[in-house]
Amino acid sequence: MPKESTPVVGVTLDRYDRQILDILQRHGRINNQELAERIGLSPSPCLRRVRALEDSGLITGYRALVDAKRLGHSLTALLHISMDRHTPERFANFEAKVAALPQVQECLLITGQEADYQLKVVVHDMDDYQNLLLNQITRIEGVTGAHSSFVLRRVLEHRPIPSYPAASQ
Amino acid sequence: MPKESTPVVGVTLDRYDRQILDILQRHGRINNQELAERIGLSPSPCLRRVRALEDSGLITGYRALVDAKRLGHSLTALLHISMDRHTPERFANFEAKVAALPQVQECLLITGQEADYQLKVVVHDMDDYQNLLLNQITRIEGVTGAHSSFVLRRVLEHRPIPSYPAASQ
DNA sequence: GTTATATTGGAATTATATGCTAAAAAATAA
DNA sequence: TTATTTTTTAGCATATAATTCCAATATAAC
Repeated sequence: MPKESTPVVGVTLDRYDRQILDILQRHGRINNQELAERIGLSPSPCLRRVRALEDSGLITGYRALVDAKRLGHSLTALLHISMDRHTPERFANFEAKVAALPQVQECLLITGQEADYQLKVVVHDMDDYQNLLLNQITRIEGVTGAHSSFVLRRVLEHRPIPSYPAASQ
Repeated sequence: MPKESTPVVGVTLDRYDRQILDILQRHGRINNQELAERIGLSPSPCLRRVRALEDSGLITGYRALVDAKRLGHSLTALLHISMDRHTPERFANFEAKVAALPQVQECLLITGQEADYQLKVVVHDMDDYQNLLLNQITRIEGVTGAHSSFVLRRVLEHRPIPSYPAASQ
């Protein structure tokens, strides 16, 4: 039935697989029976496909999303970090230190003259932020600069990655 | 048994609830029996607590994580957008246009002189990025500037939000 | 068109989720 | 501290779902 199947880095996906990816990215805890129903397959092949997607590494995990504000983390900030030297040791050390901070939601190594890393952090309030910044992050060896932006509103977040190869317009 | 229970914006969490949040943020598809086992409760009260956390809005959903690169999206960029005027209409229109673009993973309204929004986008390659930027995003009414950073490496991503009130050091 | 290969659907089995109730624990009041 | 009330739990019964197996079907190769 599925005619259109596209090979993607070793894995071949047909429309069933793509539907599974689309649905699981929005409803990660949907049960297999309903998933099967939605994509138009019976439960057994549907489950087999989900397992195959997991085993292939295309699905890397599942996460519950929680309301940070209701957990007392009212402030989200983007932190742009500059390093003095771009050596593997500097980077490895910084990354290890940052990984030990539970407030850090995300750490990206990025291009740009402005910064080497962008961190996304959640804290209770500005006092906690100041503490994190001054007592933890700027004390990491090699950090020469830090610029903060604060998140005023989360317009879009946790959106699904398109399961089809991006159309070039 | 749980002595330490903290009221957080209307919800009171004890150590069981916190454990549930911690585990589900890492293993969103764990089954209730194993979850119950891990937190040291029998399945029925465990499930009741999960449902309560969902109903209270503290757990806002579940997501499967997928490997963007293996889906053909090799390039991730951070896009900083400046607007000409800061009117509700401008913002609402921009946000609606951006929400219609599947490449946009995240859109945050932020502070800072540099930009009003930060977008996180995934695309197949630089050609697609150029196309997205020039033909879609910069054409949205009110957009006066766009600065791009590219993600070289994802050091940390999708980390759990701490379930305990942030310790002020 | 025929053969080989892969995938499906459905039944049987196993495992899990869910609702209920008595018992235990915790909180409150005396 | 003790009695009383309230809340929460554990365990059982039942409903629902996951998983395995295999014959039937579809797809691909020849």
